[in-house]
Amino acid sequence: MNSKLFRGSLDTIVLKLLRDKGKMYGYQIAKEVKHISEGRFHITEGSLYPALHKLERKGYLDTEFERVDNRTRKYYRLSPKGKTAVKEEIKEMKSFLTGLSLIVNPEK
Amino acid sequence: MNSKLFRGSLDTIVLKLLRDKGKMYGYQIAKEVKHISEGRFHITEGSLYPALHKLERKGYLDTEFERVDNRTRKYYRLSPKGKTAVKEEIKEMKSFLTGLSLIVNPEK
DNA sequence: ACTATATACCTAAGATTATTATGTATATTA
DNA sequence: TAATATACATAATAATCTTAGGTATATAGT
Repeated sequence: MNSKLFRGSLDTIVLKLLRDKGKMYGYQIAKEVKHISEGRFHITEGSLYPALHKLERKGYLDTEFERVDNRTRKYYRLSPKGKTAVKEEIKEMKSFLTGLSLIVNPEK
Repeated sequence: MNSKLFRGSLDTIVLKLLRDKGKMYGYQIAKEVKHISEGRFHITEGSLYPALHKLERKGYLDTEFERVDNRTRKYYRLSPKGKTAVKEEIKEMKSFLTGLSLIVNPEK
């Protein structure tokens, strides 16, 4: 990623996107994150693919391969375990956002 | 810290607090972060002190020792270099917060 | 007197995770 | 034909946090 601040948020972002979109492949996730964040976040392949593999190993993601235009896509979707986990992760991220806001934008 | 999300934000938080408060010592920083974040963030000593030493080494912080109640406090304050850096870091953090919000709380 | 908690600093081993660079392969556009 | 986009992947390195431990004083409770 572009910013050191990003460290630690990647998993949650991936899980959240997959919850919203149903299924996605890696390359698509990177593009989508850049788009949704309005150009702020640029996920590099070197962080994305290992993160996806880790989430798959942990049993949070199920996968299926699909061939489109002679290129292989590896689609990811949330497993039941991943669906449970994503709820907690999003809750944590919202709390994290609130905490950071309190520090960066202290009221008055 | 309590949450993996915190990874990467510690430096910026420390610099921001020092900009607001003028000078602070380590223990005080940990308490203050917990207080301002309304209990969300618990900085552990094992992450805080190395981070302070790193920022000092980088020339962002100046230090002075003070003895209070027979205990030594090491006070930190922003150096001129640190004052320059903190502006950029806060700008980055606000952009980061905006980006994360767009992902976690997509409009409609 | 003893114990726990709070204050106040510190370091070290290990784990986690991002960065940077590299590799393979196909399709499209200039 | 060369560059860019699509699409996957891994490996060495660096950065940074976690966990655990260490030292020391003051205070409050039993």
